Amino acid sequence: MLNNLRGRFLQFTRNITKVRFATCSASYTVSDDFHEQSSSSSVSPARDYISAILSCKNVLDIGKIHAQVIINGFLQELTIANKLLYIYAQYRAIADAETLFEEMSVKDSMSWSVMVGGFAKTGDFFNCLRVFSQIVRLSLSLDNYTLPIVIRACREKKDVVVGRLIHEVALRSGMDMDFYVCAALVDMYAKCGMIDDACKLFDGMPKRDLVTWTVMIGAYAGSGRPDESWVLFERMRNEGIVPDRVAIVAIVNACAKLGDLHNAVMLHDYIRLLNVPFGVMLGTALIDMHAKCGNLDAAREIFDTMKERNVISWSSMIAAYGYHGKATKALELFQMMLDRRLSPNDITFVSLLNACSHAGLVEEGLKIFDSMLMYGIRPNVKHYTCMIDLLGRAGRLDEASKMIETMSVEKDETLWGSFLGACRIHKNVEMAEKAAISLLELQPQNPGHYILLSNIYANDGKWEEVAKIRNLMNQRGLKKFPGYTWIEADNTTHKFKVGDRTHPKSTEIYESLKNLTEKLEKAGYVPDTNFVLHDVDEEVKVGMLSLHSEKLALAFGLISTPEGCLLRITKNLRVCGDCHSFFKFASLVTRREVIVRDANRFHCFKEGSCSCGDYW
DNA sequence: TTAGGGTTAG
Repeated sequence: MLNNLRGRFLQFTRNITKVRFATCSASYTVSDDFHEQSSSSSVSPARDYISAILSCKNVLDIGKIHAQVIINGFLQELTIANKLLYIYAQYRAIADAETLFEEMSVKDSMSWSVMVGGFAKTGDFFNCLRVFSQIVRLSLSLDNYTLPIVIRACREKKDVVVGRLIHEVALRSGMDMDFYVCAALVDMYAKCGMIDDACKLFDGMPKRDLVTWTVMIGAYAGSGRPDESWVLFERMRNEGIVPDRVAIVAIVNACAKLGDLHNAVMLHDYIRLLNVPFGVMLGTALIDMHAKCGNLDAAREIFDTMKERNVISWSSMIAAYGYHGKATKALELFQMMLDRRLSPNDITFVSLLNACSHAGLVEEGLKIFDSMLMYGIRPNVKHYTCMIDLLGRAGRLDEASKMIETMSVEKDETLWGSFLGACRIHKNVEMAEKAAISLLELQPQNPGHYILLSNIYANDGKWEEVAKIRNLMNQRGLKKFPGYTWIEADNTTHKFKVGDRTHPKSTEIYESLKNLTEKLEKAGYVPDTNFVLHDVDEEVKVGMLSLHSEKLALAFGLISTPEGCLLRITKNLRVCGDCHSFFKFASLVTRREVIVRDANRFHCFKEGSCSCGDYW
């Protein structure tokens, strides 16, 4: 391996008789007659070499000492050679370290460990794991410095298979309960999405620090279990650990995913109490949290008061306007961003296109899409998906279909899903079938796609086809995602599923729903049975609709809160069309404002209409 | 000789 070290070494050895180390660099003092001096005084030369190595200021300095070590025959002195290896690794001169490693005829586990760390430092995780596997093969001793490094390498490569093998090695060497090893394992499992493995280890740890708590809080939020993040955050505080800014960002993010305004307000008060300064990240996380919990004004207030903002802060605020149906505001903000000479990124455009889509601003969306290259952003599948959604919802199915045919980017299931959704809205069975075939090929295990297609057939009265889909789902062992609705009342969250009778106030809820429905029908509400996917009598269909979880939550909200009080409701799926109409009438008849967050966006029902303009 | 955790869309 003739690398630059060799070059430096040869050049140096040519001059070695002429130049003394001390004159080469002011920072170290080992001279070429150092060996003679030290042997005559019978003091170990290791300490002097090591202090010389540690005082190196650059790789050239290290190379010179390296040459000196070779010339004076000290390369087999492990403490010296290992220190040289270590300093090369510190300076990320991994090729030089490798050369030295090959030159060493005597190596110990430290030499190997340093190489593992060196490769990890330069981001070469492949070689990092390769060297580690040799350590295991040679049965060299393992320590709590090397294991966390290789565990982190697995995290970076998202390789949980190798990660598990290393966990096994740690177990066998009795290192699995070491604090550093265990913390690294928790992090690795968490980042690889193996939340239950992470949790099991985390619970078994003899002690936990703030970083490990933060990893777990973030991991729960990232795997769709933000409620558990909240529980963990409370547990952490009960153990007397005070969160820092990073931990706060993690819980704010979890709270945004939870969508619960009560929690959001409580958390924000707590942050004020801690007096944590808002950096860009925390400020942005707070914008996102307030917006996703339905308080757009609070989000904008934070945005306006932030001393420093980055492209993510702007994109978050633009996105917030988008899913609240305020596309004009989103576009205004985008213009402000451009005026301040800030460069948008690919996500800014996804947010903008989405905003247009939610508001039906087709022409504006097309213009933005066409302008992307001007900002150096090449449209990816996400941007195309927004466009399919935008054109499809607006009924321009032919244009959407043409765009799908001509696009050069690889199509994914979300793109086909958007197209299928548009076909459903505009009742185009033929195009829907085409989309469904592609979709079911890409994602045969997602029950949502089958339901959507079955919905389209049901709408068209094709009950035989509906039955076929149902059979196919049964054959493949797929079940519909259960729909749930949550509502806050008395500082508690109440959860309902379709036809739920488990709530303690169930009788009153059904009574309230019955009275409400009667009032709404007098006001003109007619149940839309197109949203029932079963081939049953109209009367039965009406009965099925009346039990939807969002209606139960609304009925409960009305009897549990004072008159005129705003209701906040969250649904895990998209709100059904019939419920949407029901809520509009309810907002008029009961004179209540109802904010519903569904899987797609916010709907603010007020005085008989919805902020989405029936466009969702 | 110990490191590591956090923000935007879909």
